[in-house]
Amino acid sequence: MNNELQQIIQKLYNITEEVNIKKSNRPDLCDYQYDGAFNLAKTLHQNPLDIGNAIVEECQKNSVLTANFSKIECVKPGFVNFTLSDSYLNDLLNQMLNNPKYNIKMPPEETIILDYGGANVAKPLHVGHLRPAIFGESIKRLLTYMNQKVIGDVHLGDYGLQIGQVIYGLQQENCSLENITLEKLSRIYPQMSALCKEDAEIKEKCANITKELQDGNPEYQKYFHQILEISKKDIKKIYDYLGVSFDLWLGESDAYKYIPALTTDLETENLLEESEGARVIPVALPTDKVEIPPFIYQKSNKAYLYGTTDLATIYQRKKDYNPQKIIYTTDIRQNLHFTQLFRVCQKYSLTKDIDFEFLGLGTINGTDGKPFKTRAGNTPKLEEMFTEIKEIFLNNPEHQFEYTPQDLDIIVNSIIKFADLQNNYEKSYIFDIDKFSKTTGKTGPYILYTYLRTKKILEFNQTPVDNLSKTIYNVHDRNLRIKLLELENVLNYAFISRMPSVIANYLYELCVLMNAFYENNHINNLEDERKKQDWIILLNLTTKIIKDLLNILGIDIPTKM
RNA sequence: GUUCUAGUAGCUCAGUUGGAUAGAGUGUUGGCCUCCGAAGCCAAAGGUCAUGAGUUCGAAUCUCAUCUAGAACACCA
Repeated sequence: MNNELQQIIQKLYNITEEVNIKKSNRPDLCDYQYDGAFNLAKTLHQNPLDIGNAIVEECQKNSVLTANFSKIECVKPGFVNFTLSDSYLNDLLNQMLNNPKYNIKMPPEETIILDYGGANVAKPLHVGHLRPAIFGESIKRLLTYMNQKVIGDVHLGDYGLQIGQVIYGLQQENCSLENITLEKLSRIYPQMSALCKEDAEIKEKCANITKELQDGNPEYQKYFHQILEISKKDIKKIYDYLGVSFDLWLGESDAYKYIPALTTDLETENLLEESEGARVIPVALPTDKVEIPPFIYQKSNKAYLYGTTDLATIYQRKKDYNPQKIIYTTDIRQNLHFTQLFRVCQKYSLTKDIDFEFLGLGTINGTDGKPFKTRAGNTPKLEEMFTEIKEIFLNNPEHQFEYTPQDLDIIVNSIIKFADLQNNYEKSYIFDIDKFSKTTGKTGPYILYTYLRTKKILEFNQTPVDNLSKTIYNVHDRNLRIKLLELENVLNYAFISRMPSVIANYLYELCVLMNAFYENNHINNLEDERKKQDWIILLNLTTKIIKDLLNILGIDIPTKM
């Protein structure tokens, strides 16, 4: 319909204006609205109402438009309003029904490496790791659904200063290789990290251990591999629970073998400079409002850093996968690091044509608005959080079923993920365990509940192979059908803006309308066979869409809710 | 200090990039289970979109200033 309108405007005013008909925010008046008459009024120095009326008049002559819309009118200041005809609405739904992926036009395929998760070795996963995991997984599923070839890499932080710190801590306790345990690691890590902030001498020792490890010191290597083994197992367990999976389990340490070749490249391209004993790559631009410090490639003690391994990782990815895009999602506080990194890549011939994106996540705060801590003052571990939510759920006297452990885990996942993903990712949000345990209102369980009670109707009735007829039976019926038509726009917008929250919010609105339909329209005892069939087809489509969208959010469906 | 980001109902948040009467959840008040699942549905109340100017037919959305909060700012990740 954009095309038809564009032609009409061109014919009327000889102006090739880009026409964009939007979903109406006044559903009492129409389904779609065009507000371009105001802009035309300005350029043409005419009354927008006159322009709107002229457009409507021309629309009435167009056989396609009059067939598709039961009402086209111009109102008050100059809005052009369109109301879908029942038959066209159902045509569109039938197209969704009969084509793969609801007949949505997909963007062209690209190979994308998605760098998410970002867990640090030797440190148990805590709430801070929740968003990168859940959000990253959802982005992966969204991009995959939208026809992209996505390679997910956990990219463990496994070779930085923290490893030196932990090794130092283990040495101080005379801990032998075989006595290293997860508990020990999770105790030593925060201890050492605090100690290094106070004591410059110890910090230096840790830095040197890190350096020697990177240089291949066999003793430290042994410790490193043991720590990595133990830690990875634990990290995997948590990611498994969350249904977060990766195609690649690489980390900083895997990038080290590419550093020599990378260094040679950077040297021949004359990118490296000496500065205060370190080797750096300047990335400041004259247009910068604030000075961007140079990218540090190698420290003055010759050790390498996060940035170096990131760059070496890009080198490796380019050689192995040749991706069009690399997307990173981490805490938003790493913003500067990534602008530096991306600027380096723009200067470096090998990586110049890769398209980089950084999706910075807001921090999770406590109810006091400060970074989240437990009552004891610790950052809570994810595992503890899962059991707490599970307990709160089981202690709810209103729940009506016995749950299998599998169903319980699915429900806990739905609670956490829906609570997280409905937020705008770049904004910080307040983490409140009570809110995160909610099962009423705008929550994961609400969606699951809606799905299951609808699905129950379909169990009683055989699915017709037929298409929808031309009839719409009442307002609840129509509201639901109109909502289903939004799907394409929703998926596209979520894809382009990398926002699973768009999907979560749509999913909720869809379920609200589904529940209204449910309460007002009873199917099982219906005598009108055609009506019954239509509604079963409609509910089939609706539940299928709910299921697909839940899957994009990483939420499974339990047998009961 | 500089630069970003934010400030929307008591609380927690949406608001598809400038459109018509600013929306949800939660909390409060009232109504709905002889009918497919009441973790549901329906209704009421709740707002100077931080403040003040400006841009224009039209601003929560764009500009500027002020206030408040948070983040980043060279060898951490």
